[in-house]
Amino acid sequence: MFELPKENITPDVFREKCPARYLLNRVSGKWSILIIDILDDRNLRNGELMRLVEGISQKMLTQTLRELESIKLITRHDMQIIPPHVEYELTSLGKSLREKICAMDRWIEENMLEIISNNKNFSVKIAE
Amino acid sequence: MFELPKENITPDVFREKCPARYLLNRVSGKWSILIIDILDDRNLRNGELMRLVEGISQKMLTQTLRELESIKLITRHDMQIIPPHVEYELTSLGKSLREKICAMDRWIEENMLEIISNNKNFSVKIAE
DNA sequence: GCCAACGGTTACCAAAAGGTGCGTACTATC
DNA sequence: GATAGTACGCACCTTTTGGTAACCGTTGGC
Repeated sequence: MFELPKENITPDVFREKCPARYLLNRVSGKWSILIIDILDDRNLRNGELMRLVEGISQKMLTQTLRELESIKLITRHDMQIIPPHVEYELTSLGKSLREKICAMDRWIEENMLEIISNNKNFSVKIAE
Repeated sequence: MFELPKENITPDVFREKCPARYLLNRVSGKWSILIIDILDDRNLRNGELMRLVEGISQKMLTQTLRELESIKLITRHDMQIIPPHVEYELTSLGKSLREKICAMDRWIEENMLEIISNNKNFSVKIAE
């Protein structure tokens, strides 16, 4: 629950109490970025997300999905059958944000080798 | 210190042990995004950054700057004078990444009102 | 009959992130 | 002489984040 200030709702991520800052912190979480990225035009199910996003736990997956749903970036489709079948889908807002997130993720992948080569923080040197 | 796997260094943020995942986690930290965003073409000093990035503590600022320096996104220029004068600057790699990060930040600012309006998670409703 | 799979929830605990206050050394201003 | 500004480092403590294991109810396969 985020308390909106009564004055000053000019969007600005640099202002501590601005909702934009709050949203940035939600979106830029460790798992949020990966989930938004992997949810492209297809819908994905809980189990599929678990397998595609390596390292995520069931707890964090559920928690992140609920959070993204609450800020209207994804929709949860519960088929109401037994055994359960639930699909997650990006909203149009989510798809729009996904473009920006993907641009960042692809940049990191493309520039990964340049960053880690000759870098003392990475222990095994990459072959030239 | 990140242990590089000997095999499989294909860049992929969805793979747990891929350096790309590690880099994504560094870059998408709570404060990293804001610091990269605010450092545009100008150089900024410690005190200026403290004032511009609302809510950051001295400890986190220093820590984040050191981290960004270690992955070659910023450069630290120590003028070696008393009283101290130190400037931080984006590397060309950092400037390139900044474009992607800014796109995300501006998107959040532009869509902030749409997200928070009629949202039960935000307690004071925004006037229409 | 037993187990896996579905999509979770809950409780408990460990690890990581982050805040606070103090100290450093020097200069310039009042 | 006291205070503020410069740019930090360090120790201590709290808060947040995240992992693990157990559990739920149902169905389908062996």
